[in-house]
Amino acid sequence: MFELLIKSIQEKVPSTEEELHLCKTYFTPKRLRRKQFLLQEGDVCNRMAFVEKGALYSYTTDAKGGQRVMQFAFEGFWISDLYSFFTREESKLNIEALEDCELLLLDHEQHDYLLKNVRQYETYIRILYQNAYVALQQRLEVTIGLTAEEKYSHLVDQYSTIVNRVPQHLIASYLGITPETLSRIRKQIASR
Amino acid sequence: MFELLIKSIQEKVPSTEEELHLCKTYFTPKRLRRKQFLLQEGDVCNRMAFVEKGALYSYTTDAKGGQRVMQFAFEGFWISDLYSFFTREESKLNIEALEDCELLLLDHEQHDYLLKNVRQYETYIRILYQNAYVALQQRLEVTIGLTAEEKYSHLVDQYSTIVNRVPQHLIASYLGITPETLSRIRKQIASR
DNA sequence: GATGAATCTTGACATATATCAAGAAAAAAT
DNA sequence: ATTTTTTCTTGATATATGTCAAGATTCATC
Repeated sequence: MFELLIKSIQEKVPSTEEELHLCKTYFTPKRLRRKQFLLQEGDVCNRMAFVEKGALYSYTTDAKGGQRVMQFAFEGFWISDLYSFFTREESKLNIEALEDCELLLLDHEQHDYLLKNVRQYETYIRILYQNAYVALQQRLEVTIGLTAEEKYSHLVDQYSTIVNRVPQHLIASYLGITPETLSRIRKQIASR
Repeated sequence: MFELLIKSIQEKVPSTEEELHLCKTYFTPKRLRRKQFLLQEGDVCNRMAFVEKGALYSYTTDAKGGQRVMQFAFEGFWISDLYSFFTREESKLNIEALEDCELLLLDHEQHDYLLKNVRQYETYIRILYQNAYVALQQRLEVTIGLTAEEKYSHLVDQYSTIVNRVPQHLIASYLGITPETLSRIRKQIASR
């Protein structure tokens, strides 16, 4: 149950077996069925989730009731609404399971405790943010700079997991285009 | 020269006068004239810059030679190409002074040293990333989710500093629209 | 394996935004 | 102050992408 988390920590902050073993005590395992929610808009996000198995995605709902996909998370990734998690304000995000999931949850209190008392945890989190920030910056570049087709090609090249495991209309939303446009782009690419 | 930096640290990580005073020894002050570069694409980004005075912006250059503005930085902000800074790969970003600047530079070695040896510095950086990540996520929401006019209005509401101190064509690029479109939007807003 | 739900495709048409071009206005440099 | 450079505006036109609607597939569940 903790294999991937331990691997993720080990990669970033070399630690002893004991230390790694200890960290287990702070996390709560949780199973989630496809279509179940980890977070619903209006609630305060009180935890971060590490994905041991399965897939989830987060999205906002716009004025006309449409989804705007913000993030996908697969095995080995974290997902949460960090804005709500830190500010303690109501979240505007929904986090929903795309597939049946096995998660490890860390709640706000435990996160704070670990930050204060376990130096390695703070280092781990710092590196996590560092990577997340850089990845988000690249996504922004792609989103602003490329045409719909280029965005999709980039996704296929760089994040084939997403393309393989996620329904097309959610990919379209993630790229900021309509499902119809994505369908046409795929047709065009296929015909070459 | 160090007022804003010390304020920024103090806000996030309460420290004694001595500790704060000590941190000065790691930074190198640098002046930059309007239009001068802090970083040019092709170089490896070897430092992070804290802005004590003035304004800078970072941008990429696309295939047709057009600028794509990624970030603006004013007094109290940090600017760098974190991707290049961490990976030690060549940067695709340019960082240019919009106004004459007074900067405090921290190079890669010193950053590493401080992370390892000064717990408070790691905490400061962690909080910095945390905030930067959340801000970037919000920018992405705005960029994907809103029309050109809504994006501009949001900028006027939330980041009036940018609107006041930055030429319009750079704002357009930052929003991912053309200068012509921005000009028309402003005209329309003004006529109401 | 049948039934209903979710997802994807395709066409016709609408629209927001881009592009190109040229002149006006403002700002910087001499 | 004058000149040069940069920035902003406006019009005409082009284009990528969105919207609406309907049928075709595919997938999930009993």
